[in-house]
Amino acid sequence: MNIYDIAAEAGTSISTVSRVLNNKGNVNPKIRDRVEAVLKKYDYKPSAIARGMVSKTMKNIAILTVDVRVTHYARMIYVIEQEFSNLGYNVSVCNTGGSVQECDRYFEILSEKQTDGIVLIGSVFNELIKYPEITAKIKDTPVVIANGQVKLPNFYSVLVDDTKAIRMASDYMFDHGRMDLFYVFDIATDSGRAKRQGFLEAMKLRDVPDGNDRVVIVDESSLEGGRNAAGKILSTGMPVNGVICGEDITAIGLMKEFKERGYRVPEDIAITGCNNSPDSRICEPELATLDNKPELLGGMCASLLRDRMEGKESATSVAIQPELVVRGSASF
Amino acid sequence: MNIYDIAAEAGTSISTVSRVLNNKGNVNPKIRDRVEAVLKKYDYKPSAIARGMVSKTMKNIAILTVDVRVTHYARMIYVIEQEFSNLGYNVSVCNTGGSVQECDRYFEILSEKQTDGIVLIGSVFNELIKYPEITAKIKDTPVVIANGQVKLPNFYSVLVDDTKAIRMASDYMFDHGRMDLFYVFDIATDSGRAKRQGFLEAMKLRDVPDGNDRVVIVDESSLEGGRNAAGKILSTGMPVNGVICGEDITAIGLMKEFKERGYRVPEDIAITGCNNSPDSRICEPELATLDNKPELLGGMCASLLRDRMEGKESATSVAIQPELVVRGSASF
DNA sequence: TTGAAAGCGCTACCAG
DNA sequence: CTGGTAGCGCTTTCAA
Repeated sequence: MNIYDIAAEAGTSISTVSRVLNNKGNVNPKIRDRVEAVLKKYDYKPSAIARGMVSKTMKNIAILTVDVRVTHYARMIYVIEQEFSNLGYNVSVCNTGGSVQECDRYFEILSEKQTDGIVLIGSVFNELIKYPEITAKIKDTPVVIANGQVKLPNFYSVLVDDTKAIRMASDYMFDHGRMDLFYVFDIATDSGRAKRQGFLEAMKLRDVPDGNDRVVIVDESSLEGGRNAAGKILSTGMPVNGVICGEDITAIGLMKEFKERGYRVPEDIAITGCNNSPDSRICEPELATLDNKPELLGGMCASLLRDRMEGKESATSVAIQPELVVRGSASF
Repeated sequence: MNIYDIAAEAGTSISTVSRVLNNKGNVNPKIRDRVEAVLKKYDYKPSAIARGMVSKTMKNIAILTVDVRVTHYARMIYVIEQEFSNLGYNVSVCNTGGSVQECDRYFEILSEKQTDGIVLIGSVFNELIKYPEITAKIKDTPVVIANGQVKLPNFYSVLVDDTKAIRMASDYMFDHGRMDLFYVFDIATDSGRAKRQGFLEAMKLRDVPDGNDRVVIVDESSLEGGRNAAGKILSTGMPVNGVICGEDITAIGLMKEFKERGYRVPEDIAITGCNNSPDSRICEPELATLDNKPELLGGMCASLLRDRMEGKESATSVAIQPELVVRGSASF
């Protein structure tokens, strides 16, 4: 069943059928009714592919992320999907696992399919700037990076002020008399480095001399990574009464380890995480954390992408201000 | 840059270019080299839309789920996406929020786009059987339901034996002397009802007369729902030393509430959840839970869908056997 | 082994 | 207001 069949049965031309289909141009009410009757009779739906052939768009966008199972990403994906779905788009999700090769593979397919827009979630994608032959594949597609930045003409950003976030958390600790702080650096992305930077700035502002010595590095943001971090902190032998982690899950692992070793949280050691994840409500005590507003971030990415897809000019880069959510693990 | 441009520059016809593009049919090596050089020169990529116009497929599948932010669903989505991405497909994710109208909207778009296959995640989609006018829209598309079943010619299933799962958990409790059990019914889906059924069967097998009175109902699977459940259980006035919940998060909320009310877990009250979610490792004590193997489920859905898309005959319905994971909240 | 030509199903333009 | 027609960029016959 195609537009020719409909036209034939309605005794008119495909042009007219196309007009009633798209509500475009004037059509004699009589004929319109006749066409609509046939349309309904066969429950006819025009082929989006054929339409795409002409219009050069299939009304599809894609989201690339390291892993959709990470709730923080899923929260952004959800918002973006809802927004675009309301506009009649489909949203495909691509898990790159953080691999540039995978990213390349996806870009290739997406460009062949004339995907209308791309959202990259996470600052891992910043490294794309080093691979011009990869980004070239989507040079005609508007791209928005959530909390990342790539200086290319078709790339736009919505940034999160991670540095300020951790500075806030550090200041909060200081203001409440927690002078012996540690920072757990658990994700080696630009975002992770920005967070560390916030910690170091706060240390400097308070004239703490050994800021760098108070950063411990673990190579996974996970419960286990957090446990390791606790061990590393204690083994420095330096005093500690407050720890700030780059991710909630690390903070939770760290808290578990400290508790098992007999420390009280927050009395002996106050802890804050980052992301305001559902996890932070599950652990005990509940985790103080930085809310970096993934829904807002996702929503802004969607708006920005939509603007660029419509050719509208708009801010090429906006910034989200995180908020500290005080809970049991750092309530004084 | 289209196939005509390539043909012109290579001094041959589009037919020949098409042949080298698809490695189909014989091509004079000389000409092939010439064409490939031009292909490379312009980094030419054929239009998937034009191709789809002829082949009637865009190599796209769709996953419909209530909400991608639910980790249990995201775990399946991940596996399915990886599997199909390796086959050159794109996977679009659709959040229906459990609404049939939304489902209808998605089906409409998906059918217009000639989506090659659909995966429905969750037994909420079972109710589609009541809406033949909606399912009619995708009657030519193979559909696989993860843990659900709709008796239509193009619908296939991978089932999880939820009843057995909860029966196992109940038996485990009984075997360890926990005779005063409660079940928390926290999701009103077929899956939820199957779980309750497992509890009732176990009660009957042990000749517990008041099985039904030992089911408490809450209307959300959430921390708050779990807290409410604890209250409801206590207010029955019946003895209790073991509780089984339909979802981990409910079990966690329930455990928190019991602990705050002075009960020890598992000494006074043992608790098990369902899903083996990451959450179950975060709470304290860690939660005993039923692993219903979402990755395996997702993988089987992907295989089944692939088989049906290739027209292969295969089991129309297979079942996954959950496993009980014993942890602190129910270790004796 | 090659190339001309006929679609695939639609939109958009233009003449009537 | 209507309908014929020229594409959109490819794949696939079918002759040559």
